[in-house]
Amino acid sequence: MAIKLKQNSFFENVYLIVRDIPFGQVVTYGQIANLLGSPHMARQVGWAMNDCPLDLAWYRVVGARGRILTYSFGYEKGDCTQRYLLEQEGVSFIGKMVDMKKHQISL
DNA sequence: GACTTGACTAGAC
DNA sequence: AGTCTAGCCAAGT
Repeated sequence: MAIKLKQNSFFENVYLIVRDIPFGQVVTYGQIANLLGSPHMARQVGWAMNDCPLDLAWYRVVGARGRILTYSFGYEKGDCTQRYLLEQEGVSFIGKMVDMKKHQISL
């Protein structure tokens, strides 16, 4: 995915990337961080998602192994909502985790 | 400018 | 397969 990184804060760049996630695909925080230039900023990515706009496909962003992390954040509907939305897009799950083999975006 | 806060991650147990 | 730990870095106070 070709993304134009602006001079904005990391948050803005994160949002740009998340917006570019295609239908039925998922991406890890680490991948986003990598696209931003450093593989160690996964945390900041997650933090950015904390303030994610509603138009963002935040549910397409999952943990390193496709694990749902929203529950840690105390999301009330949390993992249930995210999993439901992903399943609506045809994303298959293995236990509590997304089937990364099929749905993770290759860089 | 130092200190705290995370929707993270990889590795160890 | 689940839990714990240390390392990492931008933003907010």
